[in-house]
Amino acid sequence: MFDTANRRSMPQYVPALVSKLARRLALSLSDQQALLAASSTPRHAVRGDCLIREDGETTSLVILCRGMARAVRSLTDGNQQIVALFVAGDMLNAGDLFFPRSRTSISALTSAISLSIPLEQLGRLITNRPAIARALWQETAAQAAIQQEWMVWLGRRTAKARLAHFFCEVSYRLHIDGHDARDGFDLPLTQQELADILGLSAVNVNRVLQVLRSQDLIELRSNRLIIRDKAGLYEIAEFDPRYLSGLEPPDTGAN
Amino acid sequence: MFDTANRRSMPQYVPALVSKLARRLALSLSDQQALLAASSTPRHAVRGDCLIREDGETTSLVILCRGMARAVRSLTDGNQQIVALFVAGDMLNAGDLFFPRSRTSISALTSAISLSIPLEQLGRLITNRPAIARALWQETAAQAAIQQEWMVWLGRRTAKARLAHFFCEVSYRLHIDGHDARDGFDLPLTQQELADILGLSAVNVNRVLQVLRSQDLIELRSNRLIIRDKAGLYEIAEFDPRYLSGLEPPDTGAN
DNA sequence: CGCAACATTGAACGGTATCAAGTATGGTGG
DNA sequence: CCACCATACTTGATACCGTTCAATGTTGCG
Repeated sequence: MFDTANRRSMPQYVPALVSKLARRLALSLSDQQALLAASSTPRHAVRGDCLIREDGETTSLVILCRGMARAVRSLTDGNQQIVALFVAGDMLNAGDLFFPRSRTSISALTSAISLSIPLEQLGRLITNRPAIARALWQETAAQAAIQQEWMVWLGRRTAKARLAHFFCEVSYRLHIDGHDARDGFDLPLTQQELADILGLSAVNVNRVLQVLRSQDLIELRSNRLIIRDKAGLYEIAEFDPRYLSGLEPPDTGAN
Repeated sequence: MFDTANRRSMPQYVPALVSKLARRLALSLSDQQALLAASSTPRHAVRGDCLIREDGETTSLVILCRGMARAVRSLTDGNQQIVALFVAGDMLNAGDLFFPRSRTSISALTSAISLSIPLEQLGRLITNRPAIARALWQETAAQAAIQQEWMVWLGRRTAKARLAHFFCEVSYRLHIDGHDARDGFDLPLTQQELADILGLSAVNVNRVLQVLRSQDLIELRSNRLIIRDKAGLYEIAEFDPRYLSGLEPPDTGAN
């Protein structure tokens, strides 16, 4: 689908994706090309667009090439819990492929570009290219590790520690992907959405944010976050980024 | 390692395991045998024994053949969060194989039997037998789905709903595995451990349990749970077992 | 039988939610 | 360019769910 020998011909979102597939998932050039070749036309979405519908049939693997997205579970009482945050390069539903229907609704947080790989073709790729199966498994495992960390903060941490930890995680994930987040980064989340990630109320998120600001730990306005005191924030969060090592280039692994 | 043609010669824990590998993960007889052949001598553990040490090096895949186990994350303030509960047939660290060190400590909740498959041999199996790689991936995905559900309750549900949902889940998982849980089942958890699963205090767990009992929804004494009013409990829990379909024999899947 | 772990109960406290109002902010159309 | 509107953010008051602390029962095991 793309002429990787001639980088000028590639759409702008491909480099980020290839970086992920190659560096993080250690796929060979041939495997990367096979994946891209099997994918359908890129989809452009704007904030709020639904990429995967809750209870919708699982028909393809979706890879986020640009932008951010979130997976939401809605409850009958109107509350929501955001169970995952995706950045460029993440696979939105690697683990969901074993389920006939999606258990979450996944929507774009920014304008976004995604690629879809129909299940039928993916099945062939998995059969013929073990490294691709392995990559999907690794992606599933990496996201499960993140979820475990979220469970810990949801179950046992104060509002302040949750907020701090979440900021550390996002910052670190972007750092892994090569974004230079030293001058801050875009965090396209409303306080209500932060609350839905952290299991808090929006009002309380607002108050705790003010505490973090008043202690010169962070700045956050108009969807841009700057971490002013990284060491301080790490300490409050008890942040240990080892749980994100599944996202980094492997130096050891399952085989 | 085992003569599957002659069932009399198999240790008692093998049938449950084979049922899982064959039914749930759809492994061929040959793949099952290869897995078992690669495994080390079964380990017998008693309640409290550590099966996988937090921050310990990842050296093998561990499969729980008998009993129950839990994965714990300990915090500096002494609090704990239990991030997973395992029943017979579950793989304890399928997703952790991508991490050089375990992020959780996994210990037995009952007397238990486990099999270990050294990474080196597992690597060979994965390479030569794609169905085994796929099975490990599926196991990772199934556990991730359960974790997502836990995240929802930890973030957005009341104590009563959490307890109810947890009971529904365990009951259902045992049901899938062929246990007849109609007369109740063993739930080898103290109230403190329930609290550490549900992100609550032990005192509150105690009080909410009494509410559930007083409404004739459950009975629970000396580590034995009986669900008296399944429909009522499901309703309180808003329990929808579809998220557990990854544990059931597949009628559709990734390929 | 006696000890240790577990379960239960009560009282007081506290973090977070909820409700309700008011204030910025950004985008849109006139 | 400004007025307007919708959305998001901020702030205060109050209520509640769940925690903490402390004491007392209870169970089961050696």
